[in-house]
Parts: sequence; C-alpha cells; structure tokens
Amino acid sequence: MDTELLKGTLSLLILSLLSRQSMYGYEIASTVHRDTDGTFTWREGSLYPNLHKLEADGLIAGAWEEKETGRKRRYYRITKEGRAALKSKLQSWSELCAAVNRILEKSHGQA
Amino acid sequence: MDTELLKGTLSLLILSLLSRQSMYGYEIASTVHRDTDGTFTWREGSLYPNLHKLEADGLIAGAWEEKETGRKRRYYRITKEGRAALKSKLQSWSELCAAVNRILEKSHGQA
DNA sequence: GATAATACATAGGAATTCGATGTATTGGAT
DNA sequence: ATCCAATACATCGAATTCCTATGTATTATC
Repeated sequence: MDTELLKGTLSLLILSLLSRQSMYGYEIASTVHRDTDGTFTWREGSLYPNLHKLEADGLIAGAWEEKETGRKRRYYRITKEGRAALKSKLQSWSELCAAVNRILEKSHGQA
Repeated sequence: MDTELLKGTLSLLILSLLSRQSMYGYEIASTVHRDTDGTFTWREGSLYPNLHKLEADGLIAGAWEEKETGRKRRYYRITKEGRAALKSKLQSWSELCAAVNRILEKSHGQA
C-alpha cells in the first residue's frame, strides 16, 4: 500500500474538500479546523507547502482572484489527475483503517 | 490532539500487540504482516529503532532470552507507563479516524 | 555443505509536518 | 482616527518518522 498515507492525511483531505468545490488556502484550513472541532489545526508551514506540492504534481490547479474589495486569494480546483489520486488515496485510507482496527480488535475488545 | 499519530501507527500497534503478550521484534513484524494480509510490511530499519525508542521512553522493557536451541531473542513486555500511553494513543487514533471520516463524508457519500 | 529463513542492529537519506517569522490587507473596537 | 485582531499569502530551518541498504550470526532445509 501507499505508505505515504501513514502520514499524509493532509493531501487526502485537501483533495477531498476540493472535489466538491474550489477553495483557497485559508478557507481550507479553517473549514477543516471547524468541521473536525479542532482535531486538525494545520499551520501555514504545513498547508501552503503542501498546496504547492499538489499543484506541482498536477493534482490541483490554482488561480489568483481579486475580489471587488481588493483582497487577493489563490483559489484551487482539483484536476482530472487529482480525482484519480483522490480515488486511490481513499482506497488506501480505508485499507489502513481496516488493517489497524483488525490488529486493535485482536488485542482488545474494541475498534 | 497528538499529531504524532498521523504517522505513528507503528508505535500504536506495537503497544497494542504487547498489551496481550510479550513478543520479540521479528515476531511482532511477522504477526502484523500476517494479520493485516500484507498491508503493513515493516522493515527492520523501521521496527528496531522504534522498539529501541519505546524502550528508552520506558513504554516497553526488553530482556534477552536464550532458548534451549541457542537462538537469542529479545522479548519485550509493555510497562505500566506503556499501558497509559497505549490508552492515550487509542483515544487519539479513534479521534483521528472520526475526524477524517467526517470530512470525507461531507465531500462524498462514503466513509 | 550450501542456501534460505530467522533474528538482531545501524547508518544515511527521503519525505512530511511544525514552529517561527515575515508581508500586506481588511474590519472592528476604542 | 488609530490600533489591533483576523485574514491571506509565503518561506526557512528543525524535528520526526520511516525506508533502503548493509552487516553479523544462528538455525533449518535441501
């Protein structure tokens, strides 16, 4: 399996969020923070380099947009390659969960 | 939450296995490999340094045992501190799963 | 007797994430 | 009107984790 996933929930969640709608960096971070009740609190030092890497890999595409207010944001959308990568990462994630839980269940009574 | 867990399923699973019975390194690796149908294939370069670290942190304790055959193995048992750490890691793991799945469900139909 | 499997170990490197720091704009409070 | 918090982007260096490669030695199998 893709061992990258052992650490890489960040890419998985970014791709998952963008598969629904385009978002900009700060929005992604605050959405994840809110929706997980603070379980995930990505710092800028984690988020932006990861976005740049995903873009360099062609999984997402960014474009600057200037609102009427003057605030500039970089909106990201998922690419075709990104959707394929997401599908594969979803598969890896569920395999990882299943494997871990299988071990845990054998040792304890719970999942 | 303990962000270490994003990557650290290794320590979690080692502690979980040892909470049932004492085991030696090679046995841990092959057990996990077998029980997860090959999803996890830890290499020596991952396993042994991790065992050493867990021992240095006082979460497990190792002792050499020489079988009648002459083969020497280092058996590890979980310590009291190890059990406390395991409890905390189990909690973190279930939080992580819940948080990830909550995001995934919002974006797709599945978990 | 040779080879594969068992059983341990470490060194070096690749990849990921965090902490710290920096710049600039916008909105609200005093 | 001015200050401060929040927004919005960015990068550098450090810490951590894990893998590849390599090494040693013993036991079992052919």
